[in-house]
Amino acid sequence: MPELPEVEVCRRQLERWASGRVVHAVDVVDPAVVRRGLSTRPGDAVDGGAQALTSAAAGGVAGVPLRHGKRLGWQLGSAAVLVHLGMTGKWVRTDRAAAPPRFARLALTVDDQVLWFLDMRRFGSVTPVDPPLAAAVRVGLGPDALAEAPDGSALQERLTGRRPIKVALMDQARLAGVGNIHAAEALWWAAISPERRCEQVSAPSWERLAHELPMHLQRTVDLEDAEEIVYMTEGAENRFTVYGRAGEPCPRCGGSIARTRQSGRATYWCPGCQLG
DNA sequence: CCCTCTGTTGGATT
DNA sequence: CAATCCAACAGAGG
Repeated sequence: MPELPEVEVCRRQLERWASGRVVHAVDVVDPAVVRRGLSTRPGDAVDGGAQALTSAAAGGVAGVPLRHGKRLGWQLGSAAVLVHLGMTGKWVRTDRAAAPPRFARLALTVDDQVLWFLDMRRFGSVTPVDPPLAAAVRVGLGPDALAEAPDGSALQERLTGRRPIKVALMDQARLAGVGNIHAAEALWWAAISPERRCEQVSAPSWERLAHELPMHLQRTVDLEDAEEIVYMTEGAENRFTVYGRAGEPCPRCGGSIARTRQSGRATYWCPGCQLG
């Protein structure tokens, strides 16, 4: 599900719902959600993590959640945690009388509401970390692709070598927050081929990408913050320009959108006009 | 009904 | 270094 824009919208929701309020109760519905590091594997659950989190967080005040890339950092009472949504993670809010939603992994009771962390596929995680949270949230990650967007030459310095530019864009250690969908979308806006090797990308192309990427991310945040996020798997209409549109005409040049594969992920692009 | 394929995540392994 | 595999699960398609 989530890339930088979705995680930012999630962050804002959690802030509105809980920041500055007491977390009356913590219920770790699925103990495997409390992970070592940011492992995507339920088997890497922290031994006794559920208990430790519950006792540290329950009765304490929720802080303002931080975001860096696709990662959230949140102070809950005396517990500092990183939250990663994985592929299908999301937070929803119900009233206190509601039954646990499907795929509930964690529940926070805040005043008259319950905040549920749902995660069908269980790649998502909650990871206890040592403070300060502001440092922990960025460990191992490059600059945030929106809040710290590099300019053209900085981008060129960060994304180097013979790797295809799309693969490099998704390398969270070089630039944090860009995933499969928005890498494809930003490259379309910048008219750069996803297969172009970083070392072959021209300075003007880097400039275009440095401009279009944060622009596109911000536009998506604005769009998604204004409405209820609905994911494609839930029957929503495809709002993307190239993603998921193989065979459809390119809105810029009329060519046919291609679907190829890079590092095991589907890449959508227009061979007709993504020539940079 | 069953099997196969796909997938908005990241990591370890080859 | 780069491609592949894997984690867990639902939904779609043959």
